[in-house]
Order: sequence, then C-alpha cells, then structure tokens
Amino acid sequence: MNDFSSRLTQWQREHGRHHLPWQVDDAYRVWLSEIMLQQTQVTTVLDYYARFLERFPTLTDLAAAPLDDVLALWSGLGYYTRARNLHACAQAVVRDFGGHFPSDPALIATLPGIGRSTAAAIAAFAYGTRAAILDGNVKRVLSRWAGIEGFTGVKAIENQLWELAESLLPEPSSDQNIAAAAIKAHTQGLMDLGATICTPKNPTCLTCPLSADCQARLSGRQAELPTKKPKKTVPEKSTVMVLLRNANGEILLERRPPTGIWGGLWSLPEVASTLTAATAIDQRFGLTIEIEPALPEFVHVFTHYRLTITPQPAYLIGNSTLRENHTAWFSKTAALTAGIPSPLRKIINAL
DNA sequence: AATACGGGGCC
DNA sequence: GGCCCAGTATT
Repeated sequence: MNDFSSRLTQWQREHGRHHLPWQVDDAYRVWLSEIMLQQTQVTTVLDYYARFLERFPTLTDLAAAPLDDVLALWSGLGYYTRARNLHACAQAVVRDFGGHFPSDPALIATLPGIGRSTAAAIAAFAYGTRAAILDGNVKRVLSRWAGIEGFTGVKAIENQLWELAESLLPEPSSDQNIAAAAIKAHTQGLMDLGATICTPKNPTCLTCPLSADCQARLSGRQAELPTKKPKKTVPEKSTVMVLLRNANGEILLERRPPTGIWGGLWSLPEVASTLTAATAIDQRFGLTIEIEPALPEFVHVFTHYRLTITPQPAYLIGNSTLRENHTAWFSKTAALTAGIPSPLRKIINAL
C-alpha cells in the first residue's frame, strides 16, 4: 500500500487548488502554463497566461506566429530562452506530431525547452500518464519528508530525490480513469502542498497530511531542510544605454543576439561610457548625435549579477537612415508593445 | 558539476 | 536585502 500517495491525493481533493486556469484537459494549455511557471510564481504568471491565450488560442496559432509576437507577450517574464523554445516547440509539435502533443514523457522531453520534470507534468496533467515530477516544490516536500540532507542541486542528491519521487507514485490501476485521476491528484498535490503547507519558511505542519512520518518534523529540522544553496557574491556590472531619438520622437532600438542576456529582445544600444557615446554611435550606426544630460542611474538586479544602468539621452542630427536590419526606429507606443527587457520599459515609461 | 539565464513577490 | 519560485540548456 502506498500510504504516502493515498494521504496526498486525499488531501489534494479536499484542500488543494482546483481552479487555476490551466487545470484543464488540454495539452497546449498545460504545456504553456508549465513553461511560464518555470522559476516563476503563480501570481506573476496569471496575467501573462491570459494575454498569451487571447493572442494564441491554439498551438497552431502559436506555431504560425512571428517570433517577435511571442517575445512581445513574454516581455517582463524573464528567461527569454523559454519564449524562443516555446515557439520552436510549437512548430516541432506541428511538424512532427501533427499538432498533437505526445503522451509519452520521454518523447515530450525531446522537445525544445522541455526537460524531464516538465515533460512528466505535461504527461500527467494532460493525459494522466504515470510519471514523476521533481520541481522546487517536490524537492522541498520530499527532502523534508524523507530527511534527505545535501543541496538538491547536486547530482547525487537529485538522483536520490528522483528515485524517491518515482517510488511514491500511486500504484497503477486496472481502471484507466481511476489511475489517471490518481496521477493528476498526486502530481497537483505535491505542488499544492509545497505552495501552501510545506512552504520554504514557517511550514504549517499541523495541517499537513504527511506530518505523521515526516522526518524533518519529527526531528524539528523543517528550517534546515532542504539544505540551502551555497551562496556566493554576485558581480557588479554597469552599462550606458543610449536613448537616441530622431526628429519624429522615435527611439532607436537594436535587436540583441539570440543567446545571452535578453536574447532576441529589442533594447537600447549600449556603449562603454557617456563620454564616448557619440563616437560609438557614429561608428556603429553611421548616425550623428548630440548628447544630452544623463538621466539618473539605477540598479537592475539579476539572479547572477547586479547591473547599474545609466540612461544617456541624445538627439539625432541629420540623416536617420539605418543601414543595418537589426536596428529600427520605434515610437514610444511601439517600443512598449515590443519584446523589450524590463528596465527598458522602466526608462521609456519615465519619458 | 557548475554556470547562464529574469524578474517579481514576500518577509 | 536576501530568499524563493511548477527548470532547462550549455559548458
């Protein structure tokens, strides 16, 4: 008897979340939500998810759309490789699977942007396939319940958690409907438990269905498990963003390379310093500009470094012809509806 | 195994 | 200010 899953699924049915917009029987919507929810909280995703579905009602719509439209709707969500992979994945599903997501998690995991955990979540929620997930919530719940020590990002620890997650899946049933319902409740239950009961700080063990045999609780080590990620000092970087406007008040934007920070997004040209800005813009774009007083610098925080941004306004002298196709003039409105990084949105909104 | 990759919510 | 989040791909 798998007592763990019995308690978990029962709890989910009584106390779990049942009305999130992606809790539907539709692989496209499940997949979209899973990608958006990678390293991103539910409250943040809700609005993006609604706007995205309005613009791309079906996977076919998404596959047929220009990448720029996808990036525009992803603007502000971060981890923009997700958006590029999302677009590529939609096209792959159309090309290789007739527009229909496969139900085998191993097959799903071959698609761009989908790893082992996301593949399992899609298979479980969309098709009731018996497959284990291992996301941040599950790592926390299982490392506490089993009393597993060691940073969960380390391979050996992660392998141990994967094995445990597999072993705790509800037993297969001869009734396919019952088996599918159990998998869905089990998978959603792990996520809901991690999000509402087994929280990073101050977990509410009194109402947890797993507390009776939770090793962390039995030893009072809820605060110590899972083992914290070893922290290191984040580098400080700085940049100057040239806010160049032509006679029409349009702003010069430059498309960033497909990989690296803000990959594929439109952003302001960056130069080494405010002093060399005019020379750099002349050399790179063949545009003659006049520098204005710099705007106040501000700090943008990433996971892995802090970036001090100095917005450097300038206006164009003479010819506004652009010789490179990765650059373009954007009206303020056009810029705000394009795929731009969050700090640029902040700069433009302040104009 | 370690690193790159965003941005916001929350204490 | 630090921590965390329904991780994946690359090196």
